[in-house]
Formats: sequence, structure tokens, C-alpha cells
Amino acid sequence: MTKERDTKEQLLFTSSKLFQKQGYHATGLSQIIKESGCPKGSLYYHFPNGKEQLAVEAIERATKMAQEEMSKVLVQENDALKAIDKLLEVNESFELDMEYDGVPVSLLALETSHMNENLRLACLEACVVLLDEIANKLIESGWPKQAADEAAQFIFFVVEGSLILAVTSLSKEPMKLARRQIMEYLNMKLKGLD
Amino acid sequence: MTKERDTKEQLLFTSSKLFQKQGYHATGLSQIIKESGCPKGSLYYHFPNGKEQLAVEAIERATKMAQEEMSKVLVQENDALKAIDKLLEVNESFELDMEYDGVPVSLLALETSHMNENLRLACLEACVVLLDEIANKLIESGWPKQAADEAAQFIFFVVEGSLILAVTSLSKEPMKLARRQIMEYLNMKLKGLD
DNA sequence: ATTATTATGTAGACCGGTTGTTATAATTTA
DNA sequence: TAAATTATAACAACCGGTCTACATAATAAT
Repeated sequence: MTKERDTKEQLLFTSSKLFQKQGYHATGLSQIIKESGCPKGSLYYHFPNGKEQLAVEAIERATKMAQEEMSKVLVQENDALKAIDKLLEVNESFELDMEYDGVPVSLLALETSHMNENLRLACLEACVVLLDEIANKLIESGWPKQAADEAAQFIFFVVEGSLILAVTSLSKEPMKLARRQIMEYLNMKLKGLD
Repeated sequence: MTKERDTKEQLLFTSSKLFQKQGYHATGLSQIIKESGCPKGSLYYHFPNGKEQLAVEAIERATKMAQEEMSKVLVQENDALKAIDKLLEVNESFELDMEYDGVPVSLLALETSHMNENLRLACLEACVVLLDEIANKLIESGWPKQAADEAAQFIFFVVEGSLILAVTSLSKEPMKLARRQIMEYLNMKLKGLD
């Protein structure tokens, strides 16, 4: 019904995809207009603060989506480590061209955090949410809070870092290696907890 | 003497810094002109293929610089793990505003690898060179080639990943944590080698 | 040796195209 | 009818790239 919701949602969907794939500066409003099918007038009606506001809300939307996706996977396995391995397996299945509506804020974070505080904060919130999702799963499994937080950050580091090499080498091998190494590390940590 | 060398070098120095800090798309030729003090005519004389060529050569220059810097640190310690720890310590000392002439190709890699093959290859070469620098140090210490390669990639993952969170949170804590975790992992691997 | 010629860089105005943004008119919806 | 939304047109600012003019230096010709 309410067309405005569709328009705004379509705008956010398209923006979210393009910003994640191409970055903030490489993505023009004209491209968003064209690919979303929405007119320019609507863009500035729904996002009167222009590109920045659009990007912030696109990041927020992507964060929510990613959180739900992660949560869905994490509840499937009771054991935290198995659940995380499952998460990494799903992560591997993403295509390298990043034609999906998903996780990585790396590019946007690196691009914008030194030049736009609002965008930086949106990216930070995204990181925090995803880190918490993992940390909480570990805490539920009995990990102490600090160990869980650090492990979550570790996973974030390796996943995002491997993505860089994967994209650069056009290969998924780095992501596979990353998965093995993460599980190796977590199992080591788990042993040390008792 | 030969002014031309100074001009080209100045252009590459400035470009290298700006591209690494701001990324490819956010860095305009006009900014490079202004900050380098070189006129546009000189830019297109030394880099007839324009922005792309300038970026490629800037990455190559930065790669060489980073390799030399790494090599300098790595030879100071005989033990590979101690040397790597030293490297991570130096890495921590970098300022977050990235006002240095250094390592990270992450931003450029994420930005360009899906849209420009020449830039992607330059970034890939940068990664390979830095990975090799570390892997070779491990091999010299007796690590098997594959284990050394994988360990080098691991270090790359964690370092680059932690940089993302560091920049986003405006804190060096992620880098410190990353260092601890890397050393922890490497020591574990070392034990498993015998 | 002196002049002419070519090469090498420097310097910056200028181009068409695109950027993000704004203003206003037309249209739809309630 | 009134409000909400869409649709254009136009905006200044900037983009990367091209162009010509100019200075200097090396080389060739006489």
C-alpha cells in the first residue's frame, strides 16, 4: 500500500548494496536513482540531508539485516564453536563480487571514519552489534565476558582481514584459511579456559 | 639538479599519502596538485595515463617503502617470533590519522579491485611482497614453507582487520589486542611444529 | 664559437561531463 | 481541498583530462 514505504525501502536497499560494494565516494546519487528506479525528488524528500543521511540509514539497515542473519545461524547450533564455524561457512558462500545485501562495513569504515563523524559512528555501531552477537553466543556457552569479547574481536579481525586478500586475489582461499585458523585459535582458547 | 626527478618524486610521495589515507575516489587530482605544489601539466607529463597510472605507481612506491621498513625491523632480531613482535610493536606506533607514508593497501584494495584490474594487481603485488617478507623470516627460522605462508597470511588478516576497528573506534586498543593474539597463535603453532 | 633546432619539463587556462543539492511545478493520495 | 509525494529543471562546484604557451637545456648545424 503506502507507496512511500516502498520507495524509501527501495532506496535504502539499493544504497546499502552499492555503498557496501563500491564505497561511499564511488557511489553517486545518480546511480542510486537509476538502479532503484526512484526519482531524485523522492530521494531528497525521504532523506533531506542528502547523501550522508542516506548512507547512515543504509548502514543501519544493513546492520540490522546482518544481525538477523547472524542470529538465525547462531541459534541453529547449541555449541558456540560449532555455531561460529557454521557462521564462517555461510560467510564463505558469499560471492566475491559482493552482490548481496550483507555484512561488510570495512570499506565504508576505512573510507569515512576520518572525514565524517556520523558515518564513522554508524560503522562503529555496526561493528559493535556484530561483535556482541558473537560474544553473547560465547558467553552463553560459559565463556567469561572478557575472553568472549576478545574472541569476538579476533574473529572480526580475521574475517575482515581475509576478505581484503580474497577480494584482491579474486580467490576464496583466504576465507577458507581464515576459517580454519579461527577455529584452531578458538579451540585452543577453549582448552585454556578450564 | 634535475628538477624533473624531484617533481615526479614529490607527486608520488603526495599521491601515495593521500590515496592511502583517503582512498582512490576521494582523492582528487586537484588536491594532489595543490599539496604537492606541482602543476597539472607536470602531472600529465610524468603520468600520461592520468590518475590510474599515478595510483599504480604510488602503490608500487609505497610497497617498496613498506618492504624496506619491514626488512629493516626484521633483521634486528634473529628469532623470527621476536622479530614479528617487534614489527607489530612498530605498527602500533603509527598514528591513527595515517599521516605517514606506509603500509596499508586495504582501503585501495577494497575500493578498486572490483573495478580496475591494474589497480587490483598493484594492490595484490603489495600484499604478496609483504606476506613474503614475513613468510621468509619464518622459513629462515626453520618453519616449513606452507606453515610459514599460512602464518604470514594470518598475521596479515589480524593486522588489517584490527586496523579497521582501530580506525572506526578511534582507538589503538584493537591493535594491541591483535598483537597479543597473533603472538599467542604463533607460539601455539611453533609448539606444534616439532 | 655562434646560431638554429629539438627535447624536456613546467605552468595553468580551459573543456565537457558529472557531482550533490535546491527550487519549483506537477501529480497523487487521503 | 490539503497534504504528501513525485517529477524536472537548474544550480554552482568540482571531476579527470586536454590543450597551448613558455622556459630551459641539450644537440646539431653552420
